Amino acid sequence: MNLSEITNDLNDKQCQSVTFNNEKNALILAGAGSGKTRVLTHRIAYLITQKDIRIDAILAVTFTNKAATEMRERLSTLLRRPIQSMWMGTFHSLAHRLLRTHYEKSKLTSGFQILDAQDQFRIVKRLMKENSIDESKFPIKKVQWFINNQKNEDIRAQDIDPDYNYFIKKNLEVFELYEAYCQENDLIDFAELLIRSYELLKNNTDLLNHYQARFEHILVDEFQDTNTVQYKWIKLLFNGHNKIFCVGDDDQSIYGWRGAKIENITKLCTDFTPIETIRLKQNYRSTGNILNASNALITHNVNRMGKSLWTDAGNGELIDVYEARTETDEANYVISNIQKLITNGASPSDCSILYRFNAQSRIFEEALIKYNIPYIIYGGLKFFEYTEIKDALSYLRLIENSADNVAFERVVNFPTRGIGNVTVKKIRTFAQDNHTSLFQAAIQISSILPTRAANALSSFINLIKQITDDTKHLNLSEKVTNLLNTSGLIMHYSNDKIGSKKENLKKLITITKQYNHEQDNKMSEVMGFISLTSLDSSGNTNASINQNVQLMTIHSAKGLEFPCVFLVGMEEDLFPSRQSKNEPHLTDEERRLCYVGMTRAMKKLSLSYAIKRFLYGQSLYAYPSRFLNEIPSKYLNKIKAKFGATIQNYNDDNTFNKNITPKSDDQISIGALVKHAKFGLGTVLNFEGQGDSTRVQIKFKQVGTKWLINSYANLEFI
DNA sequence: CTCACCCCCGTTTTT
DNA sequence: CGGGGGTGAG
Repeated sequence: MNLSEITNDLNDKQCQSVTFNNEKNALILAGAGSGKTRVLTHRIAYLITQKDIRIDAILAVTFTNKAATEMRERLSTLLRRPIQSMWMGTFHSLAHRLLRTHYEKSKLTSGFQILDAQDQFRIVKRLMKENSIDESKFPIKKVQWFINNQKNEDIRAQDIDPDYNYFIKKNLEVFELYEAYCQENDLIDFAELLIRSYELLKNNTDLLNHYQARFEHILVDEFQDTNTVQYKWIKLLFNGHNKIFCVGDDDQSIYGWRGAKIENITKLCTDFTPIETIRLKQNYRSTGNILNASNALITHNVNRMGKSLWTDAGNGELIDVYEARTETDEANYVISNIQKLITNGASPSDCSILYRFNAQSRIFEEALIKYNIPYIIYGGLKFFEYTEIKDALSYLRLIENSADNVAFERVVNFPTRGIGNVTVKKIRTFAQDNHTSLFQAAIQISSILPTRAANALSSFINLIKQITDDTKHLNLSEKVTNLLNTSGLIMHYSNDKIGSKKENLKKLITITKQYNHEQDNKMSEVMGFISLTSLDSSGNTNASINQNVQLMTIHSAKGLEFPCVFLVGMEEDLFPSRQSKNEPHLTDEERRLCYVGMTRAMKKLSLSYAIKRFLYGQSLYAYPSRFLNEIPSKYLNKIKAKFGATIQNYNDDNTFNKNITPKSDDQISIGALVKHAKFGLGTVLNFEGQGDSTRVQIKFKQVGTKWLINSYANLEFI
C-alpha cells in the first residue's frame, strides 16, 4: 500500500497529524466534526504500512465499545485485512484483558467476575443493612459514588484517614466492607478493573517492562475524558522510547462529574515530552451560522486551550430560537416542524431531539405519537441490563461457576420457589462461617432446615445440577436455550402482558448464536460471553436507526451528527441545571454540553425554551437559558408563540404557531376554528396539498387530533 | 411469600 | 406527576 492511499482525502492538518514525525509524542486537538476518528484510523494505517510497525506493537484506546468497533472496522477496510489480534478497545476491556492474562498476580482466581453498577448497588445496600448503617443518613447511591470516586482517583481504603470527619468515617466503613466482600468473592467492579490493572503493572516491574517494550505506539481517543487512573495507566506504560498519540477536544469534556479530568489534556504536554500539538480546526459538519454560534458560546468558558473552528460550507440558515409558553407548546412546535421537514422530503432519522435529561423525552414522545411520526428513544436501560436478561445470565453464570455468589443470590428464589429471606440468610451465614460458596453452603445446610425450606432448597440445587449436567457438552446458545426452559424463566415471563420480556429472552438466544468466541483469550465460550455482557451492555447486534426521529440526552449524542437538531428545554435551572448554576466550573461543563449539542447539527438547528414548565408535579416559571444570551443575535431567528400577550389568555387548543407556519389558503388557515358534523369543534393545526386533495390537520375538542381530506370532511369554517 | 398501598424523590451514565 | 422501593397485612 502506498502513502497516497492513506493521505488521499485528508486536508493539510489531518495529513500532518497522520504522517506525524515518529520521534515525538502528539496531541491532536480535534474540534467537533473535524474528522478525528479518521485521523486516528489513518494514523494507525500509516504506522503499519509506512513505518513497518507490527500490529502487536500498537495499543489503541477508546472510551466506548461503539468507537472501538467502528475504528476496528474502518482500519480493517483500509488495510484490507483482519486485525483481530490488535490491542484495540476501551480502557475497561483492555484492563480486563490484562487481568485475565495475569489474574494470579492480581490476587484473583481465573473465574473472577465483573460487577456492573446494579450488582454493586445491591451489594453495598446489603452490606449497609447487615452492619446497621443508616440509609437515610448515608444514601446507598452516595456511598456507591464515594467508593467509585476514590478508586477513580487511585485512592484505596487504607489511604483514607478515618478521623477526617464523620461522613468520611462512615463511608470508609462501607468501603472497607465492600472491598473485603469483593476480594472474598472474586468480584471486580468497573473502577476496580482500571485501578487493579494499573496496580498490576505498577507492582510488577517485569510485566511493566514487557508491555512498555511491546507497545511502541499508544493511541488514545477522547483524551479529555480520561480520569486519574486512566491517565496514570497510560503514563505508566510510557517509558520515553514508545510514542503517545492522543486525540481530544477540551471543549467537549462533559464527563467531569464522573471523574474525568479535563486538565489531563494539559498535563499531557508536560508529562509526555517531547510533544507537539496540532489543531484540527476545519469543520466538515455544520453550516457557518451553526459553527459561529457554537464558537461564540464556548468563548464564554475560561481556561480553554483555545481553538476556533471554521468551515467553507457557507452560512446556511439562521438558528431558530423558539419561546414556548409551556412544555406542551414547545413539543408541538418541535414536532410540527419535524412534520414539515418530513413533508419537504427529509427522513425522520435526519431529525433528532436533544435534551438535558431523560425525563424530558416524554412530552415529545406524546406529540410524536399524536402526529404519527416514528421515533426511537435512546437511554434508560441497556439490553443486558434488563431484569429478564440478567436473570437468564445469572443462571448461565451459576452453571458455569457454582461459586458465583452474586448469580446465586439473584436466582435462588427466582422464579419463586419458596426459598425466603430467612433461608437465604442462613445460607449466607453458613457460607461465611465455613468459607465456602453459597451454593456449597446450600447443599450442606439442607439437613438442618425446616422440611418445607429444605425441600424447596434441594429442588433448586437439583435444578442447577440438572442443567449443568444436561448442557455440559452443548454450545453457548444451546445452553441458554436449555436453561431458559428448564429454569422456568420462559414460563414465568410468558405471563408478561406486554410480551416484550419473552421477546427479549428470545433475542438473547439470537445474540448468543451470533457471538463469535476468540480462542486466544484463555476464557471458555461462556465466560467470554458473560464478560462481554458486562463490558458492553448495549446488546447491539446491528443497531439500525431505520426511519425514526431520534430522541436522546446530549450526553449520548456525543460523537453523532444529524442534519436537523432540536435542542430543547433551554431554560435556567434546567440547562444549565439547577445544581450547576452557582458553581463556575460546573456551569462551564454545562456550556460545553450545550456546545456539544449545537455542534451535532449539520444543516438546521433549533433551540427552544418554555416560559412555564410542568415538572415534578408543579408548574414553574423559568428564564431563558443564559446560553441563549451568549450567542450573538445575528445568528439567530427569534420566534415567539403569539396568541395573546399573557399566559392567562393562552389557550392550549391554539398552540399552533401562525407565525411559524405562515401558510394560508383562501379558505383554510392555521388556527382557524372549524366545525365537523361528527367530531364537533376543532382548531386547524396544519394543512398540506391543494384543491380537492388538501389534507387538514385538526385538533378536536372531544376526539383529539386528526388528519382529514378537506373535500370529504365538509368542514364548516367559523 | 405476595400483593397492595404509600411514601419518597427527582442531572447527565461511554464502562 | 410517576416509578421504585419499602412495609405491613393476609
